Amino acid sequence: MASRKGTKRKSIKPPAGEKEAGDIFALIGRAENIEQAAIAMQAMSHPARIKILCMLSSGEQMVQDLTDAIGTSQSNISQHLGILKACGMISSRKEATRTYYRIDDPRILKMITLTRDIFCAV
Amino acid sequence: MASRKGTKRKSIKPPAGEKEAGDIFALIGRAENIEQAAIAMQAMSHPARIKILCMLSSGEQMVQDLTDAIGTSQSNISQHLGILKACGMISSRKEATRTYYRIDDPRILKMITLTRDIFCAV
DNA sequence: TGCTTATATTAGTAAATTCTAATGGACAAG
DNA sequence: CTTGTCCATTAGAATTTACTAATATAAGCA
Repeated sequence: MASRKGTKRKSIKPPAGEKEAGDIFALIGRAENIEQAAIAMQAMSHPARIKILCMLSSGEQMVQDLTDAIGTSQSNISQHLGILKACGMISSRKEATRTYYRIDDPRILKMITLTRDIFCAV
Repeated sequence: MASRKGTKRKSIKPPAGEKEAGDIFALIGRAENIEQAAIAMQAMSHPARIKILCMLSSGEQMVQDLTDAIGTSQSNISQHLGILKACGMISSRKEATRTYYRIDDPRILKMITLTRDIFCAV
């Protein structure tokens, strides 16, 4: 039986809620912070999701525009959006048949900006 | 057959090398940049690896110290270190039976710092 | 040589991720 | 009411991840 132990890995979708105690935590904060960071990182760890976040960083977008720009199936984009939303990185608003997604946490925006700064050799 | 297509997902270990073309790329850069960012994010998407990077951000550390501080098996830590190394996020130096790991890319250091800033509400 | 310490590697399994394909639901246009 | 558009959900399969346990390697020491 190879079930998770110790630093338990969590699914990207479900919320959170856990404890730990140690010493390294002085470096980054509480275990909860580390978990949070890991979840956010994982949410950003897929090219399609990075693209989505980049597009949303310049404002609200509807699903179809994201789908067209990113170039995968609508179903797939919808699933990626679901993951980002479940992690609390984006939120949405419906208007008739359209759904508009956006980033409203400034921390996420900052994260995207930095990622861009770091990986695109400004 | 459900093989990867479109935005192809890459294993965390192997290097890189791919092409794409689009419009969103103006936002973050070339497809290669996005791939790179995704790989880095994924490397940072595990609590144990975040802890490792945090510890290394204050200087060189040997495996055992990391193992003790993080609290999982030596084998497990070694595997996590292998992942980080394969992604080029850390490098190592041997001294007798010890192996010292370090971060030498300032971009990674910046990434860690920002992660700390963002998720630990400075 | 034999033992211990420090680290790496391998094998095997459970679980998570990510895709495609198919379908469902809601709304608008005709 | 039928059709088309836009989006979400489900199911299923291939792949990847991440752990534990066991073993390998290598250096230092008695």
